[in-house]
Amino acid sequence: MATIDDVAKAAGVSISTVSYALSGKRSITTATRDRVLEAVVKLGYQPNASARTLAANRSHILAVTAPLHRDTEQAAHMTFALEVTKSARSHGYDTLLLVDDDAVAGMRRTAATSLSDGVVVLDVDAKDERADLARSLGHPVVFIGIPASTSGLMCVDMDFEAAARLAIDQLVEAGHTAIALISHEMGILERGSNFPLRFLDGFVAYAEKLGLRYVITHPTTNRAHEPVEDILKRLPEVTGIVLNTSADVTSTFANALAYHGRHIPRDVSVIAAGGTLPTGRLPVPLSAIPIDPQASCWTAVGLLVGAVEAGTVTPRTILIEPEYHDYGSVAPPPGRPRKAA
Amino acid sequence: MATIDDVAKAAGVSISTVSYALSGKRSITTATRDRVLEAVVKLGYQPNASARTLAANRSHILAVTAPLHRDTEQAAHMTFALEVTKSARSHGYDTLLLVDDDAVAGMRRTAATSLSDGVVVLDVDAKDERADLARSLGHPVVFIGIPASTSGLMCVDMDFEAAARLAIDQLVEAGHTAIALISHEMGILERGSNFPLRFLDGFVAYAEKLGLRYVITHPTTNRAHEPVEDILKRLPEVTGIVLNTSADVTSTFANALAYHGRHIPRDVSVIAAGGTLPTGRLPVPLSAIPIDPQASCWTAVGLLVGAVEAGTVTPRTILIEPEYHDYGSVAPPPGRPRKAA
DNA sequence: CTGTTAGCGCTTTCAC
DNA sequence: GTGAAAGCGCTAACAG
Repeated sequence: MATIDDVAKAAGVSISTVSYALSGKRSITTATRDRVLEAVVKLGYQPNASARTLAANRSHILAVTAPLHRDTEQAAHMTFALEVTKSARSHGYDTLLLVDDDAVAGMRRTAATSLSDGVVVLDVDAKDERADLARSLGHPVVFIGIPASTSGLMCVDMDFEAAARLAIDQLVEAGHTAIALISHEMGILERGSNFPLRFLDGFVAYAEKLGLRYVITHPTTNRAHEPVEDILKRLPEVTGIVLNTSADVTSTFANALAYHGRHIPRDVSVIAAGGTLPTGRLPVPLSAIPIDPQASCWTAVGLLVGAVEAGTVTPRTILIEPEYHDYGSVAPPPGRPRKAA
Repeated sequence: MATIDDVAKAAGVSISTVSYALSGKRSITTATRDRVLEAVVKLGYQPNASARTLAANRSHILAVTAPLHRDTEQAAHMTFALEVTKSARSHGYDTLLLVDDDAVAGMRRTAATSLSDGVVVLDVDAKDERADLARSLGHPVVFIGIPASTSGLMCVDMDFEAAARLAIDQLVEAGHTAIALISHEMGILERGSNFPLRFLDGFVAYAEKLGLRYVITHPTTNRAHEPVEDILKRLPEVTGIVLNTSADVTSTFANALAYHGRHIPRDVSVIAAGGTLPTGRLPVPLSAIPIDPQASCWTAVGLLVGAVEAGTVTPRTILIEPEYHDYGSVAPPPGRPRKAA
């Protein structure tokens, strides 16, 4: 491989001139810059990464830590890792993948050895041990997701309370006053990520405030049949249902309703909120307020790169505004005329 | 961060002694080594990655290039990236993820800048531009999958011909003589990966050799209904079906058969071969000859690390032996007694 | 505007 | 068995 010395020699200048011609960190006459660039092209010069890192004390590498439990919703995780990587590249950074048992150890390792300039934390849960680690690392870290305590941390996530309100607003605007929420399994609320809880709280608070009749149900299996039954028993006049639940329950939901002779959106209006499942392509498409991996990842990486390049992290939590996507599963309740356009 | 100088000072030795005490590349008295290690622990010393890389000319980083078309079977890709990363860690290497349009450019970049010591190529298709690139890079590269020309390359993949033979053997042993293969869409055979073709060739050759009655069908949609219909029309007496097709077709297959009143394994025996879908957990479990990402990835990474550390690549193609997993979807044909144990 | 040079923190000869 | 010192290939003062 050609080195900066070769280029300097070929262009008849000093190595610092080459360095500056390439970095643009000080002005160079067009004539010499052109000679340098010509030599660079001719020799196919690419600066050695480790030499550059050692001298500049910046690796241009971000570590991405993702436990990636083999079982859980893999496609979603893939999307996040992908978006983080694409976004990092757009800032001139590469991404190292830390998985499994190395998710935590690797965070420490890449920070301590200066392998990474910063860390992106994926698949965050409430009592995530990476939160305390991040606080003690003295290394820029950004969380995509919200751990129990965000103090001292940079975090990015969807605004789940706002998503719950937005879902209710859509149903209320269409004329619904008896609504239900299918939440996650109880076990998940207790030990897992905290976004189901944030959604739930937002839902209850807003439904109370609007004086709606509502019920909440927590599935105990992977299928929608039992929560649907529960809802119909406890609130028979229900006409609007919000899903903030697993991909499995969401994708079996339309069938479960049909089993009870209710059709979407003729009898029941439905909104899937706070999930990543592409509900627009289900056999019965469901209008949705989806988590937007792209928005979260690009925001998070922007924050992280900013902190890296400023040399200082400013702790803060950014909540991404939810957006409603209409796929036709919301309509006025039966017996009511469709609202005039 | 503590440097090797700090450690040397704290232990009262020279920095080369520290270096050797840690690498074990020359003998040290137990006494001094202990003092060094004590200092290392006390200071929490971790060697700076870029300094080490620059001096040793080895980054201990492998690049993983994966186009990761957002749509295609993401879960499968995730698994491969995961296994490559875990395997790399077990050899002391980290993995950089190169996706999207950076899949090719990044390969060139990480090689030219010595950011990576080697490259793992995922999601290989027949006329993969990364094959020629690999040959011109002068950098160790391993392919997981087989490009059109493997000359000069290191490649690892499942032995799809053998998988086809194994599938037929299982059916024949159970007593089936009229069999069918659901292959991939024609378009995929023409432009995509070449493993469907290898499977197809293996199937035809072996079925001919054994003198079986057989038909081959290529779906044109995401669902199994049409290929099933096609098979039943062209070979009504069929009792054994091999699936080497998309996850969508595979997972709708049992339903499609049931629609024609045929049940697995009572009326038809089925083997899913050369896929990654966990067919053991389908509503109707299907016996399978699955692609084993773990086997492929660990073999490939082993090969690559070997080449990196030997400083020389030995081109060769390793085909992973297929394995049959019985999930109960194969039985004797109707009217025949079950074979005695 | 350009050149000289002192590091960055290691690994690895080369001496002893 | 240990130490001294020469790089590895850059970046970024510091001098002109």
